[in-house]
Amino acid sequence: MARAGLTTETLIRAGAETADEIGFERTTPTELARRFGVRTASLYSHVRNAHDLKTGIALFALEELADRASEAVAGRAGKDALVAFANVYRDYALEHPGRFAATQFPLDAEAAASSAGVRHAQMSRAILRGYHLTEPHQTHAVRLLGSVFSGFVGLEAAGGFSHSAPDSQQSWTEILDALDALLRTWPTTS
Amino acid sequence: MARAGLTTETLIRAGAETADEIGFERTTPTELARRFGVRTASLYSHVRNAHDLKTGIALFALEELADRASEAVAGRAGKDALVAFANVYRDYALEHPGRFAATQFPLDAEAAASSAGVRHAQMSRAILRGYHLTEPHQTHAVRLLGSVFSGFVGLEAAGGFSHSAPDSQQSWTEILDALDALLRTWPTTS
DNA sequence: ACCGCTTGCCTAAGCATCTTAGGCAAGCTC
DNA sequence: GAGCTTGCCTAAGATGCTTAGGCAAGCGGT
Repeated sequence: MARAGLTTETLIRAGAETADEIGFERTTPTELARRFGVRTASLYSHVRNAHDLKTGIALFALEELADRASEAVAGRAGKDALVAFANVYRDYALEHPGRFAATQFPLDAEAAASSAGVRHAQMSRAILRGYHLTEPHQTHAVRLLGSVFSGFVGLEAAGGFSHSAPDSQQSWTEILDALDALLRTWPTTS
Repeated sequence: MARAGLTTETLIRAGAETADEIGFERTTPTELARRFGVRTASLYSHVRNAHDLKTGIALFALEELADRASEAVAGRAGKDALVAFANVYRDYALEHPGRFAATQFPLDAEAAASSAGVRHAQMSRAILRGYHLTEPHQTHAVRLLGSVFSGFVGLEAAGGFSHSAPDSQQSWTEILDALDALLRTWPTTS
């Protein structure tokens, strides 16, 4: 019998594609084995268990997303950078719903440390550099941006905006305008 | 053998408590059966299946959350109402992590229609009444509030803010200040 | 070209969970 | 107390996760 050529890497990439097709939730060892024409047990030389597989997909997606964001932000500043950065997140979620769901998979401390999370935080800070916020306000603003992006995209993916006018694209555009205005006049009174 | 007195209602309430204790993910028919000292199959007269059970818990949590929010907002206006409303969400998530996770369970169209989602949207609009936004800006602002609240609380629950200073409470307070300022000067140029 | 070793994928098996079908008796109604 | 409803049961099948151990594919060296 010819071998399938499984590796940890192959499995995780296939897992990312599978997640986009049928959902991250349903991306299981059994499903991947089916797709590779292989017995489920055969995966266990390459992945410790189902949880480990999902963690791997999550780390892969976080890395891929950070790559895209870093490319989009390069050479931009101010609102330009903010919008580009924000759109990377939203487009990624719309284009790769399964991978985006994976980025929200709860990571244990060890996995979180080795994740691209740090890169994401650094990029947020780089964008805010154009708005001249001092600490601790910059940190609060970073957290606001993260909340808005993950919140909007999450609600949009869950269909929260789908059955009402105006369409979500318009809200997205206006919300980015509003965030830009807010960052330029961030209230530092507290 | 004395009967356990199962009903759909009892199961959902117990499910909500179980979710807070061991996580929404692990709140399954088998686990509930264990807690009631009953065979798993016995639940199936009261709940169609595992998915149905989770949907029931989600609807219960959404209703409970709407009740709290509606009580908090009553008699308040402007920033006062905004802060009270926002804190209901955050406190609910911190106090009842499992139920909050349940509120994010993807509902099918039928369940969504019968959910308290409408009440949540109405309350958001009621709060924004104090900020005198016209349509379609009010809708965009409603969506921003939803995004920020669900995003912040979700990230906080996932531990996103836990390993860095300043603590998340400070960010939350300053973000609410910023949102208030933003709503008072919402850019309506686009 | 052959031999031996590594290792990739296999079979076999155990366990947990979800779900359906059909049965018995608890406990209400009369 | 008799009869009926129905709540919970046992039994059984399907599917998924995981471990243990085996066989042979296909690499390295000679």
